[in-house]
Amino acid sequence: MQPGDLETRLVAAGVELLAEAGTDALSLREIARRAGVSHGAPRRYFPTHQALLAAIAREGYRKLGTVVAETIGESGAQPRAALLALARRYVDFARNEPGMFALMFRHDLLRGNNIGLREQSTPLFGVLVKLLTQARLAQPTAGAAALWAALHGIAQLWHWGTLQVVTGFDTPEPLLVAAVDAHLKG
Amino acid sequence: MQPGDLETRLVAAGVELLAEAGTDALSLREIARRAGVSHGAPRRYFPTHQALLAAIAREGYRKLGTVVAETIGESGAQPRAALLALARRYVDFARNEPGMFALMFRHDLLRGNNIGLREQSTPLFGVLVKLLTQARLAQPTAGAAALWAALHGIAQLWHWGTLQVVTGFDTPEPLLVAAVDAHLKG
DNA sequence: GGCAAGCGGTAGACAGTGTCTACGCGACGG
DNA sequence: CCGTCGCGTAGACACTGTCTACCGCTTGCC
Repeated sequence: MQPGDLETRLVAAGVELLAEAGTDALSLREIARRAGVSHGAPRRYFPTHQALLAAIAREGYRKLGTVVAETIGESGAQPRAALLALARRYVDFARNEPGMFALMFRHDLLRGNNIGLREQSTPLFGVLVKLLTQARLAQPTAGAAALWAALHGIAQLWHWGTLQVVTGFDTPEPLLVAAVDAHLKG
Repeated sequence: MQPGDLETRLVAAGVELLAEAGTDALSLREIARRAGVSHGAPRRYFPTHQALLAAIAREGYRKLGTVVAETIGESGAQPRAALLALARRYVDFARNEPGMFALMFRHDLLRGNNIGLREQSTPLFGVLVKLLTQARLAQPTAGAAALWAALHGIAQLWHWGTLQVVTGFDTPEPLLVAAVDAHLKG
């Protein structure tokens, strides 16, 4: 048996498989095969297939969280520049890890609190609120939520190709600028 | 055999089933059972399960299109009022038909052009562009795309409960106002 | 009128899935 | 030495999507 307990090995195998073959390939049995165990083994650690998927998605939230933290660290205190950098990273994440991005926002995983959604997303949201407060926004909470939703919507619709189709643009940059500037002027 | 050819009956059965039991229940065989035919019958009209799902999703786009058209008809020529009405309808659609909303934006259905995405979404987008042009926006195309993405993001994240968790709000209204006003001032 | 052809649906097979259950092996404590 | 128990195996079950062979019924044609 290889190093590491099976629980973490299963999640790691899932992340690998997700990156290589996409969401559809993430069957319970295939993950188990990747980890070198029988199809019944995951049940010891994850009561259901969805629970395993949720654990894999949680890994994505962790990664996105560190990306955000890095971005905030790199970019200066200028709210606009920081927000734009953040927006680009968000869209890049969706593009570079499409499978993970799709998995992270599957509604059926979010119901119940399979993922510690509150724990995972609150700090990210806090960063936005802080930046908008620095920009002296009247209602930073509503603004931050709206901006987050806007960035998420751009990432998702761009990822699907919808926005390319309707706008004819070949980069999401103008949309990011429009979204950030719009919310900063609110 | 009941009225209507099997193709439309299958789609109708799918829409029903989707509303009653959600996305997961939309198996090929269950839809066929609902329509009163054997599991092999759908194959005559839809080469694959995904094709049938895409046809069902297309029905959702049609419905959303008519809702948008109605909203524009009802509300006056005031861009802000019209946009807010539109935003509320969009979020309401996501809340009232969660299964359909989830199906419509499943990325695996969007790849390839299973759904006539361009045909379905371009008119909706055109409405937004027109309203923003009326509001004398500098770059109506980018603004309309960003606003659409924002509304979609709010509808989706609200639907999942994410925004309730981080903001503590119990209605998406402040977010809609923030999004619309922000993009109007751009 | 008889008959071939083909449309539209049935039925069974096949590999694969998630979940459940019974079993087994190996280490560890008494 | 033996029981216990954690951890993984292996098989069964119902169900899925796809493929293929079949079959009845209508339709067109000579």
